[in-house]
Amino acid sequence: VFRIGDFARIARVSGRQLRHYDRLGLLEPSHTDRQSGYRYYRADQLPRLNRLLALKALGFSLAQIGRMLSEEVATDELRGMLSMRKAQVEQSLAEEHATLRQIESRIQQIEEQGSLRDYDVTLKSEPARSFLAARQTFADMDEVVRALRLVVARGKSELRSNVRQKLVVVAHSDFEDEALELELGFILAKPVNTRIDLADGVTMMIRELEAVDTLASVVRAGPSDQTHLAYGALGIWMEANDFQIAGPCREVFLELPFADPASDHVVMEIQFPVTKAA
Amino acid sequence: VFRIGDFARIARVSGRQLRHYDRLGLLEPSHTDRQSGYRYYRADQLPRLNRLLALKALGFSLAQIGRMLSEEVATDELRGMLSMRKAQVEQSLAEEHATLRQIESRIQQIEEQGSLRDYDVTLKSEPARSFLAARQTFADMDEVVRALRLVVARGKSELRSNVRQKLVVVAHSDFEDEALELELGFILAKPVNTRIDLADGVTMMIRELEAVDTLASVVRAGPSDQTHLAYGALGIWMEANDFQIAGPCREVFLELPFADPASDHVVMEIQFPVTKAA
DNA sequence: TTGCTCCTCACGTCACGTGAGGTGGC
DNA sequence: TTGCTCCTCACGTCACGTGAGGTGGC
Repeated sequence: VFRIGDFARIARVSGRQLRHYDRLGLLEPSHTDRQSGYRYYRADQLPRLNRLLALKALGFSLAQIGRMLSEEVATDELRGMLSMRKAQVEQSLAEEHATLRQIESRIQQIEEQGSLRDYDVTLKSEPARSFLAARQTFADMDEVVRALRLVVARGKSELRSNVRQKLVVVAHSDFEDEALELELGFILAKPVNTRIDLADGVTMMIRELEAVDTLASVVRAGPSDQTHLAYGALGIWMEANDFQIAGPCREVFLELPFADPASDHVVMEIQFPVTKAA
Repeated sequence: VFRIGDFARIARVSGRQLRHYDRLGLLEPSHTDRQSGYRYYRADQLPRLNRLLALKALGFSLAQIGRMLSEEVATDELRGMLSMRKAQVEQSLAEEHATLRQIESRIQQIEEQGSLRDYDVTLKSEPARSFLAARQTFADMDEVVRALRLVVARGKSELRSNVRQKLVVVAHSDFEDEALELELGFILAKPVNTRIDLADGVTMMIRELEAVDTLASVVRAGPSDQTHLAYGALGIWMEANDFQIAGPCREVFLELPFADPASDHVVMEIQFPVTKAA
């Protein structure tokens, strides 16, 4: 028989660990002295301890190990627990792989630009929304800005502020196209029957803005004419992390623009639906 | 400005998280109401929050992120932190890979044998030891057992029990060799000047038993004639986990054998120095 | 005024590490 | 008898989740 210290040294664990396993009932000493409380272990308890340590090294929790060590576990249950754990490890392996690539691209960013002063891309998902909007084709950015001002003005006057949530621009044309086909409108807290006639017979009507599972998002605050920098950062990020564009891009204005006529400061979130490239 | 709930929804974090980041000073609300304690955030705080979340996704602790977000970090420090984190992820990636393979081999074990009732291999290291032993060549196992009995008897009579620690057999011949070349002796708590003459002019002398960095170990308790089962388990484990034998095998007796003449029960640890195969 | 949102404690998580303060064993 | 080993609390770790109990805001 060994006292706890010797037993611990043989198995290369701490005494504290052995006391912990004792308290959890995972490995009780073969005998505990009533008076002194000293724990005594026998050498033939090492196989059980080693099984415990082996399962721990596989990443099982002590509670799970408790079940796996007990007499009454069926083979099927054991196999099930191992398979589940296998799936978890495979999952986390894939995630760590992606993390590694992101770290590498950050390091590269620093090498090239001397800092992290760039945009930070996050992945999120969006539920479906009620969307009151009009789809139009524009020849240039000036036209877009004029239309946007009109939408904002009409939205303010015709939608109650608890219904009107966020100004959104959905891009239905690629960036290579000559003409811009955009949808301008408001996300609403709840569907309403309102329609809003803009000039030229263009009408904002309600529709469902689709839910998106995975979208890459960047938030930027600053002058509106530097939006392209954020798009650039998104493009680099997607390439570095093997994502592909999977739907029309959205610009969500987190603050209503044009509030201060003297500045063109905007706070917007640029969202690209994406999928993992094969 | 947003109240905490709206700000949290936009960034897809919990309010609790925002309060936590506030308390840690990582992201303070742009304004906190003195009377009600309500926190108010501005949209242009989102870039900072998103950087925080991006760094968190890379696996940095909040304390590290605190430094990385602060104004006074030099580019070099940032690069250093990223490189360190990269090394950590690479390390854990390799470990998870090994874990995955071990889980797979356990599942296979269950498929083939219907249970885990086998030996559990653990990796450990051994420091150098004082070793009082004699090296001999044997023709068969009966000879070995006779010599071992002699070593045990002499050890008991000539070594004080606080000096004598464990009976060890070191195998200097391969298993394919006809003759067995073994070293039988005791690990000692401290070097002593003792020599012990066994029969036939064979003498136990003190030497240093080398330290081993990585050894694969199995403990078994049971009749001595079933030791080969443990060796089999070790062989399978080494193959499944890409380890190679890197030195002479040791059998460490955790209890002195031959204590009860009516049984041949032994508790021993079988240790193979190993290295990772290329 | 009624919900809704927000507030501040404070416990729980997981597997121990790390003292503090005290006692048994050779 | 003196160290050495062991004992039992009990706090700390890390990033929050999850109530409890109470109050401000539209």
